[in-house]
Amino acid sequence: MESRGSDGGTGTSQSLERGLAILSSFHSDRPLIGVSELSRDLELSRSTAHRYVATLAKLGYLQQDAESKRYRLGPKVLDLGFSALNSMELVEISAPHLRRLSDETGRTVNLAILDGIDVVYIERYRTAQQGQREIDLNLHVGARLPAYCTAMGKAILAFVPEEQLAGVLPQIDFVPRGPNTLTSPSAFRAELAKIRSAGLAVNDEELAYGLRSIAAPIYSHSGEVIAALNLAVHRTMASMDEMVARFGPAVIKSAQEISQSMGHRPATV
Amino acid sequence: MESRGSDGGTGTSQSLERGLAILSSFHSDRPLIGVSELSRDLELSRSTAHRYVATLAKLGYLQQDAESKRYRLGPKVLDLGFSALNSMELVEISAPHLRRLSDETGRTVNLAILDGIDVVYIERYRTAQQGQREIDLNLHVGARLPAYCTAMGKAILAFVPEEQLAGVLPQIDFVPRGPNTLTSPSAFRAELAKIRSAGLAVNDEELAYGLRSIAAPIYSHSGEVIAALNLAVHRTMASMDEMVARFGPAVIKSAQEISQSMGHRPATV
DNA sequence: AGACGGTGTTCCAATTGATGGAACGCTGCG
DNA sequence: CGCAGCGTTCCATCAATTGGAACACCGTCT
Repeated sequence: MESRGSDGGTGTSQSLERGLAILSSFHSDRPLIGVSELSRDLELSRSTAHRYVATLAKLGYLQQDAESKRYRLGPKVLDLGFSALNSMELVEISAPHLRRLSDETGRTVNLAILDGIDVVYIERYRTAQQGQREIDLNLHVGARLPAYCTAMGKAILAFVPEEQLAGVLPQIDFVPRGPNTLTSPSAFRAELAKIRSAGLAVNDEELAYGLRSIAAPIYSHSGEVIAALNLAVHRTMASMDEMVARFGPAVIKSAQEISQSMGHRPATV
Repeated sequence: MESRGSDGGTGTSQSLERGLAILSSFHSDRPLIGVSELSRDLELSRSTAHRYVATLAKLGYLQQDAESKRYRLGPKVLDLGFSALNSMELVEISAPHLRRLSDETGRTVNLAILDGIDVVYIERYRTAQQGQREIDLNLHVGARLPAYCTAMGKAILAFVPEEQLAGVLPQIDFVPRGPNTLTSPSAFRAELAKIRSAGLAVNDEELAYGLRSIAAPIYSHSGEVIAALNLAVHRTMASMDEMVARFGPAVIKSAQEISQSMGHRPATV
C-alpha cells in the first residue's frame, strides 16, 4: 500500500482506524453485517476483516448472531456513549434547569452541542402533553441533525468566532428540508446576524413541515458558546411570533442561568 | 513481545485492542486523560499511545482539551451507543408497553438485557411522583449493575439454559451490597428455582438499602430469555408482599405482552 | 445427487505497518 | 535559571498485520 501517512495526519494507526470503521458500519437500519460484506465495503481481505471483527467481538463491542453467523453491535458500546454523556458537567448542571423549563412551559426542551456541521442532542425533557402532536424525528439523546436548519445549530453558530465559522460554512450543504429552509450561505449569514442581535434563534419549519422551535446559546466559563437550549412545538400550537413572545424570555433566561452555573460571567462579554 | 496469540483468541488485532483500551479508559470520574498517563496505564510507549490517541482524535472519538492538552471522549462515541440501542427492535417494541405500565402504576419501570454477569439498562420510564424518594444509583439507559443482586438479573438468569448458567455462575462475586444480598451460589440457585416457579423475581434490598423491585422475564421468538422488565419502589412505599400483590400481575402481563410482540408463543413453552 | 457459489474461519510465509528510543518545543515549578 | 513534566515528531528496526489458499459449512440451482 502507501508508504506512510496516506491520508492527512501522519502518525495514525491504520489498524485502529479500520477497526473503528467496522464499528461505524453498523447502523439502526443495518444492524447485522457479515464478515464478507464488511470486507467488501471497506476493501479489506476477508481474513483481515475477520481478525478485526474477532477482536471487536472478543472485547464485547460486537456480538455474533447465532443463526445468521453475522455480527451486531454489543452492549459494550453503550458504555462508551454514556461515559461521554456522564463526563459532561454540562449535562448535570443543566438538568434541573431543563426540567423546570419543561414543567413551566409544558413543552419539550432539548440541549445540544455542535460537532462539526451537526448538532448532537445531549439532553432532552419531553412532555407528552395532551393534544401535542408527535413530530418525533427520532430525536433522542445522541441524535444528530444538520446545524444549518435547526434553531440550536443556528444559536451556536451565531456566536462562534468568525474564524471557526469560516471553516464550517463551506462544509455545509444547504439542502431544503422544510418549507422555509435557508438555502444559501449569504441568507444563512444574514440569519446569524439577526440571531446575534436578538439573542434568540428561531426555526420556523426549516427542518421539517410543522416543526417550530426557538433556541438560545449557552456559554462556558471562558465565554465560548458550547451548546444551545431549545423549546419545540408543532405549528398548530403557536405561530412563530406567539412562540417568541410566550416562551422566548423563559428560554433565554434558562440558557443564561445554565451559562452562569457553568461559570460564565455575563458582564465580561 | 509475545509471538502470537498472547491471550486466548488467536487472530486478533493488537492495535485495535489497544486503541479500544484507550477509549475505555475514559469514565465519568476520569474524563480527561493525557497521553503520558495513558501510556503508563496501558504499558505502552509514549509515542505509541500518542499514535492511537491521534487516530481516535482524527476520527472524532476523542477531543483534545485546548488548555490542558489532555483528551476527552468526543461526541462521535455517542453515535455508536445509539446505533446499538436503535438496532434493538426490543426497545421499539417494548416502548409503548413500558410507558403504559409506568403510567398505570405511577412507578419507574426499566428494561434490561444480560451481558456476561451484568445487566445493562436499555430502556427506562421514570415517574417523578410526589413523595417518591430519589434512590437513583445513576440508573440511566446504558447503566450496568451486577446481575446477581438485581431483580432483572435474577429474572433473566432463572430462565437461561443450565449450560449457560453454569458458565456464568463461577464468574459471579457474591459481594453483599444491601441488607438482603444473596451471598452464596447455593442460595442463589435456590432463589432462581423459586423465581422459575413464581414467574416473577423480587429484589428486596439486595442491591441497596431501601430499594425494592420486581421483575419478569421477556422471551424472544425462539423462546430464549432475552431481557427483563422491572418496576422499582422505595421501601417506604410498600412492603415486598404488597408490591408483589399490587404490581406483580401487571409486571408479568406487560412482560408477556412484550414477549408476544417479539413473536414468542407462550403455548410452545 | 451433485456442483456451485456463498458464507465464516484457520493457517502461514512475506512484508508492511507498528514500534519505541531519541530529540524538540513547550509549560509550570522550584 | 534549571529542571521535570508534558505533547509531539522522526526514523531505523522489527514484530504484528496481511492476504492468499484451504477448510467446513450452508443453501440453491441444475
